[in-house]
Amino acid sequence: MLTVLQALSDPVRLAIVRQLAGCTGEAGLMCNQIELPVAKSTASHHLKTLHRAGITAEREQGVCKYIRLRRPELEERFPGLLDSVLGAPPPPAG
Amino acid sequence: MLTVLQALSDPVRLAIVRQLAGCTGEAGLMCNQIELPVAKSTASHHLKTLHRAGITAEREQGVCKYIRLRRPELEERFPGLLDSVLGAPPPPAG
DNA sequence: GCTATTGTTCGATCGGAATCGTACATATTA
DNA sequence: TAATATGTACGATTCCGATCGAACAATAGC
Repeated sequence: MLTVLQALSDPVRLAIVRQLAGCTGEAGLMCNQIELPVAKSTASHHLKTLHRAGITAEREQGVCKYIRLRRPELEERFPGLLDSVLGAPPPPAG
Repeated sequence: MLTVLQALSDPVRLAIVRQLAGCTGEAGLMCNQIELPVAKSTASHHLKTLHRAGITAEREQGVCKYIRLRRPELEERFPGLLDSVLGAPPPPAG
């Protein structure tokens, strides 16, 4: 639980999760489709954090990488958490 | 949202929230009833963090202080969040 | 094979948060 | 008033994480 909360409690990672949640496709998003205000290496760091927390799944596809939310697994481990986080209004700056 | 997640993503503060949630009384707990593995000043810092995040309410009572969870307000702002966090099993160390 | 693209890894830096001890303010009690 | 108890404020330290640039590995296309 602590790991998941720590992973979600960063603005960049929360932005990643929101973008992934807004993607309707099953496969998720490619890394370069996720818009982030940080350098490439920093984005990689955040994606790794989300992955290790069990929040995302990654699938290699050639030189690219697909990322998606692990919704069912999260729902089983922490019922209601993701919906609650996503239901909250995003930062007003948006 | 981010503020609340950041407040909850610390082991000491999560322990505080769990103890407050386990208290059946309406008034909450007194500060000295909350068992924490940190110094007094550190505990005060964490309680302030929870308070500023809107997670707890404080009521002065003489030299002591009662602390309680703001369950209804949290439920309104972030439906399901607190239950989800509290529903997750506490750290195995107990 | 060479080059461009994509993402990771590494080292360094920086800021903020967690922690502590001490000093302080307030309230209770002798 | 003096002494004790409780919580806060402050300064200092320490530690962790976010950030970046550069170097690297792997893939696709020429």
